[in-house]
Amino acid sequence: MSIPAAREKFRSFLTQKRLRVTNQRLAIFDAAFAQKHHFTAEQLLDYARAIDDSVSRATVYRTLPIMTESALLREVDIGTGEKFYHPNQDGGTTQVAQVVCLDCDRIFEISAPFMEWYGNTVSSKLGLSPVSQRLQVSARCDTLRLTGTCPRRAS
Amino acid sequence: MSIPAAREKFRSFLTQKRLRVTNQRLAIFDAAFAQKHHFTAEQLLDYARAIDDSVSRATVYRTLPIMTESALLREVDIGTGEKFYHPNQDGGTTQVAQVVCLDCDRIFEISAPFMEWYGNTVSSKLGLSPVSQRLQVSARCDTLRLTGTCPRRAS
DNA sequence: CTGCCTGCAAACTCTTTGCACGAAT
DNA sequence: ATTCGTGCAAAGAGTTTGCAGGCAG
Repeated sequence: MSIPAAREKFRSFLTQKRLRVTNQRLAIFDAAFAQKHHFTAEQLLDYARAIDDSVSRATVYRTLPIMTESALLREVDIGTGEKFYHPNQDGGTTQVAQVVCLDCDRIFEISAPFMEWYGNTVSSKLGLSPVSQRLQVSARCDTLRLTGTCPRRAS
Repeated sequence: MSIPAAREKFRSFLTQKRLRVTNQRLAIFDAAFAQKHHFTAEQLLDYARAIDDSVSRATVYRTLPIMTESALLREVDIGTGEKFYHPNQDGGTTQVAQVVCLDCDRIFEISAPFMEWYGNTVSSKLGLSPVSQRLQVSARCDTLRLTGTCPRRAS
């Protein structure tokens, strides 16, 4: 999905839920969709303020749930206390795993189609119906270990 | 592993690391291993105080990392802000997934041997070596939905 | 105009830490 | 006797919330 299309989806979602289309919400949307990598709420605040300096921390925190509910953003919790977010470029139905590099702190998203099957299998044994599933792999950089430099550091 | 055996393992671990065997640490161990289900740090504080009321919150938080490092306890982060803990009855090398029931808030641990294979496959494509992996399924109770009562509520 | 939305700052939750006292070795 | 462990309370990080004023519909 292109950024303009996503932006339109955001506006529709707001209207449909009887939420107001404010400059702050649009600035936060634009800031989020300008990012190549995962970002935190605090980083998003900085990015959004560069677009509209009236954006406050509270509004970022109030807007993030709206964007995750509408499947425009994906929330990633890697167990470090703070949550990360990432624009959800595809439809949002794809099952993905997160690979977190403990050396460069980057988060890679990898397709993991078997997760859905697994969630169904395991849940049904317990008499449950799966709602969502998360697979996260923590890993270390081979190149960094061998040569002392992480090739992805720059990018 | 039986509880007395685990208790002995805990004492050995402390001695070996030149850490002191205190009443508070033993009370926290006993409190943890008396639990059938997952518990939080705050709950563990209550349970430990029932055994030795001199146990403080700080000591619980300082003892939990010792017990997870020694593989006596497993830490489970389901992304709700607080961490859960569970006695690690087996050796600790088994790959397990967590199934979290959103209705009764219970956490079930299910063997997921393919996780290790998956972690290796996916990491190597990125030039990384896996350190650990987590698979978590969030689900809702079928019986609760159909009959209005969760059969696991009581247990 | 009405009522949702906002910024600000304070509150909140969970966890960590500095300090002086106390207990294990 | 040392030195590490402890309780207490304060600090810290990340996030949420109450309030009075502001702007979208």
